[in-house]
Amino acid sequence: MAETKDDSGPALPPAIESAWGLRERPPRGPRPGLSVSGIVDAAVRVADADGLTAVSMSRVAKELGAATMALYRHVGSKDELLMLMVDVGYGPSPGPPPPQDDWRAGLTRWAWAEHEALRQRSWLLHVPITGPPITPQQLGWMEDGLRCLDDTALAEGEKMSVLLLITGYVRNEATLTNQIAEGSRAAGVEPDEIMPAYGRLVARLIDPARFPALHRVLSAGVLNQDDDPDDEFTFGLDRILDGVEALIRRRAG
Amino acid sequence: MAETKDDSGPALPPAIESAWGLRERPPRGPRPGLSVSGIVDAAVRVADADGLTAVSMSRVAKELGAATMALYRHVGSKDELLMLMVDVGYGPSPGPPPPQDDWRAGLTRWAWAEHEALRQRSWLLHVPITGPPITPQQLGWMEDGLRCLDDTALAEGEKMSVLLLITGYVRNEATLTNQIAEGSRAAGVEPDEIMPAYGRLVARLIDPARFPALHRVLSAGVLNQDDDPDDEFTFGLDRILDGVEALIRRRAG
DNA sequence: GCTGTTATGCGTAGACCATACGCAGAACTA
DNA sequence: TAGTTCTGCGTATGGTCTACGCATAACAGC
Repeated sequence: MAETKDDSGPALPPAIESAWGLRERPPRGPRPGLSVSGIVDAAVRVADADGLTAVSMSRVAKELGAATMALYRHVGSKDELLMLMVDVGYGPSPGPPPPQDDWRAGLTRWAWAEHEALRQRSWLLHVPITGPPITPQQLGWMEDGLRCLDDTALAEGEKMSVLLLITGYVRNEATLTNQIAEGSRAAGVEPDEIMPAYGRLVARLIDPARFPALHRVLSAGVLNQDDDPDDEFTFGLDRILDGVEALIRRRAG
Repeated sequence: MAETKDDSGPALPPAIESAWGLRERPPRGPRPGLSVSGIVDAAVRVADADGLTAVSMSRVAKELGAATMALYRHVGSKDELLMLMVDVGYGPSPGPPPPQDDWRAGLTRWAWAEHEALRQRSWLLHVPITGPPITPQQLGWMEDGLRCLDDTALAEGEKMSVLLLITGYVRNEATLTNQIAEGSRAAGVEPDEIMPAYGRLVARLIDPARFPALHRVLSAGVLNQDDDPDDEFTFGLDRILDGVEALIRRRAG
């Protein structure tokens, strides 16, 4: 039963508990100069400035004017710090859907909100995900997404599956877009030149007889035209929502 | 134009060229005791046995009875080795669709083939992707996927978008499934107990007044029933294909 | 005010990691 | 046989995370 709140659940790391506001400072001992949220904010500042690879324990400590090992009093491991970074990195959830929105408008808004969060903080895409979300804001996002489906006839499990489908799509699309941006920066090429260059490379490598369909795509100049990345995002999202719509219609009828 | 094969394209790393069979051994110098494919195979053996984190240059060298730095004569960097590992890790593409299959049956088969490859080699999910595919077998997978859409009225660019949509979905779904498996192994819990445990944890954390929709999902016991992961995979795939079908119908009509 | 308890900050050190650089020797060409 | 070129690898550098233990600061009870 979900109602029974027993204290003896799976162990939650202390740093995560403090993110939920469940931890009060013990009366004994020196006043902490560092705090979990201060450490996480510093780590986010480093990631914003120099990317996720720059986030090392020593670098974060330097940002705070503290010693490397001081951080380990507050976070159990680097992975724990990363999990908390993701929580504040996504920022607050977009809020429940406006009452006049139907499920489709609501989920579209929700997907675009995540899209925007990932665009602003592309390092979020590089954090290896180790498990289902357990931090406050992450669950807030999930809540807001579920609410969009409140008025549909989907089963609860189906609502969750639909959300996973969409959030997975948003994440994947953002990853691909980001790879192009990072690739062009690494190669020192203009961003709108990298896909054409990729197309030329593949055209040079493949034998048209063995790769006819791929050759046809390249010949059509698919990779040459630099269309708006937002159009690509909208395309996939609409396909998925079309599929969801078919299901909702079936369940309603 | 995709037809023009000019030699002066973007620089391809030597190890990738040898994967395409474009490199012959220079006549001078001692006979190489190591080869690119031998190194990649050894790295794949290590990853199969002990996971991707165990793949270090020294570990791979030990596997071959060679010195660490010997590898760098054949691969330019660890990232390059990883890219080649992915190429052989996926294995050969599933082949063109049987003639009697329509596009939907073909893409379903294609998606399941990738699903199966990722299930057998879950370390593939942990390799950070740095760019679009340029290795032989990767492009073979793309070719086979494109062929499934040969008989549809989709534009070439739309075919590619559909493929990216599906492969992204397969990857995402495999990642989630794999997280459960790895999480349960790390926590020493039975795999079918980890989602219920997660459900109890979230139920303990959230306030039903602030998270009503999420609370409803938990109360419905969505996380308690351990349904077949394949059903979850089929659910999302069918939603996406339903959406693609709607588009194909529109283009055909 | 004094003492004991407890939590904090942090210094040291260990075990890894990728990889830049340069040298010894092998195998070919002329 | 001399010269060239490529392979293998030893050394060394600078980075990573983090286990462990010590000094110190702040409170609780007397």
